[in-house]
Amino acid sequence: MDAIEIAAVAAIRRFNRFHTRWVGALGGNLHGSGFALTEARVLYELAQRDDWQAAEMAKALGLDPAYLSRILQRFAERGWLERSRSPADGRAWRLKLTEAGRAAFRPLDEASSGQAQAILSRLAPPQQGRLLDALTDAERLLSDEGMVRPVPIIREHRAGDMGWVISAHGRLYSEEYGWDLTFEALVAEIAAKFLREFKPGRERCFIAELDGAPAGSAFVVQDDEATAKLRLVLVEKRAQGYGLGKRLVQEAVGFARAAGYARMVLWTNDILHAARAIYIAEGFKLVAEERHHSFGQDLVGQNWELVF
Amino acid sequence: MDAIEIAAVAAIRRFNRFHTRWVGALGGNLHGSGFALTEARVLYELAQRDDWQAAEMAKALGLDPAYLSRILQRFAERGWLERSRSPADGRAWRLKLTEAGRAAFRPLDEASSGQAQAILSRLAPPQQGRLLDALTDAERLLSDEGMVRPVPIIREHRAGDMGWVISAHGRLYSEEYGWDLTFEALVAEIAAKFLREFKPGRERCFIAELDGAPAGSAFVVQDDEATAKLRLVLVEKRAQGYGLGKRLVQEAVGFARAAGYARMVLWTNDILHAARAIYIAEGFKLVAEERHHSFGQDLVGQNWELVF
DNA sequence: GAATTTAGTTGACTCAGTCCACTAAATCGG
DNA sequence: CCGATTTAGTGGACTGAGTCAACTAAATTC
Repeated sequence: MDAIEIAAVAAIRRFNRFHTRWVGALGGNLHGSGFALTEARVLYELAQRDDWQAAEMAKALGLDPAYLSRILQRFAERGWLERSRSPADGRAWRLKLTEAGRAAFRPLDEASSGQAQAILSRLAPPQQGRLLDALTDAERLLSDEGMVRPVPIIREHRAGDMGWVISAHGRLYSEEYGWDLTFEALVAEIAAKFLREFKPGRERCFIAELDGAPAGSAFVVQDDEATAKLRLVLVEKRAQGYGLGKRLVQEAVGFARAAGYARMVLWTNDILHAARAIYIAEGFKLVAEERHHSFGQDLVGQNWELVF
Repeated sequence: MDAIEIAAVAAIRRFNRFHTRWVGALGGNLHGSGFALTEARVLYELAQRDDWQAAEMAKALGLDPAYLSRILQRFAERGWLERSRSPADGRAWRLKLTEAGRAAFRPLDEASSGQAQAILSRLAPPQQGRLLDALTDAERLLSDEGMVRPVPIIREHRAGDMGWVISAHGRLYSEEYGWDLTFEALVAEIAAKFLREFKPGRERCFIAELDGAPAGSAFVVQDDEATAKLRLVLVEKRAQGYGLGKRLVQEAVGFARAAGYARMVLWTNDILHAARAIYIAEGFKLVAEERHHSFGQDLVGQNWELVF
């Protein structure tokens, strides 16, 4: 088990303890409404849908069917619940709250809302937003949906993207290879030039997005009439393992070919092994290498070419 | 109640329902260990510290003292617990798990860890990291600590910051004022030039950080020997209300003054009302205005000056 | 069309959790 | 320093949440 996993296990357990205590503090006699927690949950679910069926609900809430049956009976006796035989299944009931049932639910609902609002009222709006995000994320990741890998999308650039490209390059190359800030400056110049002299049919920026945030980039720019240049190919660490590098390069090559270029070139450095493999797979050939000192490092630059 | 608050209230309630069901699914007979949830919680707490006192623990876990007393008795009968009179208080016991108690706790502890690991094992490492963050955030925000406003810090730039500055400008001005991408290009050029021609004692970039992420910027650059220029002053929406704009400008002015400049100038647009107030407060005077068409908009540029 | 499964119910039970009253030590207030 | 009040812990008595097994009746399977 690595460090993050240990930390995450601890976080899950700590959070469970925290939340158990927290819910417990809200009280068995929920919000002073005279409802037990389970009764309240059942009533809540009944209020959400008009065609519940007992077995289904028992499964959804993880309740004993016998126990649920008695709760529903109690509700029915109080006139809160209308039980009609299900037309599709003669054994099952269709459960529907009556108007009286809704009236009984309302104070509970409001107390619960009030409870949540009380917590929120202590928070400034941006923190409220973060709480919203945190809870949504936590729920998604703890439940089975967390398993679903987010689907990355590739799109063209829009406002804020160039800055992100620059920042991502600056961070990644500084952390991984110790390149200094002149590299970020170079990327900023390339990006600025791209925006300034953008040739719609001949140039394109591909931004990969994962979980709604930029996670990768690739640029096609015009080198000369017959030559396209591939630049600024990058995939953030958090987005690795999705084959995004390959997809971005394929998109870029595909665009360049469709735009009528006779060949595509790119400049990179020999230390970028993962990228190298992608270029080879797409048919690029190494045409030249030269040593240079840039960004505070001794590097070996490489020129690659792909003839269509 | 505004939109975010409504969404957050819903998220809290939904999460509570989710987590209740989720914990319920782990079972009253916790992890098949023969422990009830509360017993397990008590045992867990006992395992964490060697000097618990019953009343204190009852308060911490929100338990009825009588109930807790009986649980502790049961543990003591099984030889899990050593109860000695507290030296400081003749009424109280000092509670300490025996070796047998620890042995009884171990399988429970492992089951709980295993439970958490089972959840994590379905997630890819980056998602595990996000879960960790989400749970930590959620706990902090739901508990009282959430009330503590994060303290913004102001620091100099480092790798990735210029890109962030560009991105933040691009996003903000596009969203708020509809400026096109040529503005982001301009910012990128300014930022690139700053990095390229950085004059340490004479120029500085101030980055405001909130909650560990960049949230604002201000730059001092050399215009000529006697003139400093204030550029790229921005505070993200999420960081508004902390007085960061004012602090950034003050830092910048203070630096320029200390660096020996005779005056400071800045260029801005008349639509930026909030910024205007800050400049006035710091002593800047409007010296010129001119209409111009830039970034796809008709604008009125303003030159401000502060003579030291 | 018999065998099996599923929806819902009932009876019997257990034990988690609550409430009250009490003892004994500690603390407070004058 | 002493009576009044508070606090730590406990036992008795109770409630009711939740469980388990057995059953009926409808639906599904083979």
